[in-house]
Amino acid sequence: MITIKTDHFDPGQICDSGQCFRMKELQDGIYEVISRDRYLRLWQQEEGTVFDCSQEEFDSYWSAYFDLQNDYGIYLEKINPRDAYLTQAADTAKGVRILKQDLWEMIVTFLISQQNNIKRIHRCIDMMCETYGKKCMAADGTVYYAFPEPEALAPLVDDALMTCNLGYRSKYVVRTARAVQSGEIDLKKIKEMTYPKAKEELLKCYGVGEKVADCICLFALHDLDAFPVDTHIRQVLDEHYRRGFPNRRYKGFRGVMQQYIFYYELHKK
DNA sequence: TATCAGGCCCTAG
DNA sequence: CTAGGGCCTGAT
Repeated sequence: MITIKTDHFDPGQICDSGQCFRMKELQDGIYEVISRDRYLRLWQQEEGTVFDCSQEEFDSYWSAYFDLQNDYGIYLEKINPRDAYLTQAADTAKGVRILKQDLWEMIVTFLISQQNNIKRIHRCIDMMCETYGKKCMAADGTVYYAFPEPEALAPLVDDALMTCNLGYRSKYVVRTARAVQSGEIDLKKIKEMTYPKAKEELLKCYGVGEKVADCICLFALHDLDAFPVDTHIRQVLDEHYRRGFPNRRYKGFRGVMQQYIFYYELHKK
């Protein structure tokens, strides 16, 4: 168990940010995260955030997962103080970070997310993991399910995942799993690609469009300049950025700003 | 009962 | 290339 003092890091906000659907609050303030076949609990204390894992596992995995080596204070400082909207959004969401999640998990997750609501996305993913994911056990005996590998989904018929409530998105996931298994889509290569190339490659997946591709680039490949535009962001752009989002000013970390805006829109009263 | 949710595919024009 | 209908399901 290790304790880390970090600015601009709030597990609760990350849990509610909609970038990860395998993190949830167990009891008040205690969160669990599953990534690949790993399991972690974490919570905030006065001394800092407690990660219930070894130093080795923290260093080799979770530190990067939560992007803790990155100083978000620098991003926050660069926000134009005359931009009242973004200032307010960032102030509300400043505990959010861009996670570094698994590529395959993000492809499937954001295929499922389209034209869907957060509550159902959670249900879909839970059911899919319980049905097709490997059963695992944490050190304390907690049973959990890993995310299903492409190999587990590729043999299914197009509509098989409707039983997991995916609806018409079932065939998107199954066909993409087949493309990955066959080598038609090479995840290892995509990880090496720069943002534009990776996005272009991801767009070849059946069911992956502009918005989903950008989410994958942002949350798996950690391309912080990716700026997914969904209906909510579209509305904000139309309302507050008629002359366009200040891309120059935020170049290189536009995705961080997108997340602040997204979180704010989801949680403001 | 109708609408729409963190879109995308496909077909017409 | 752009516009618009269709798509699973469930919350409102």
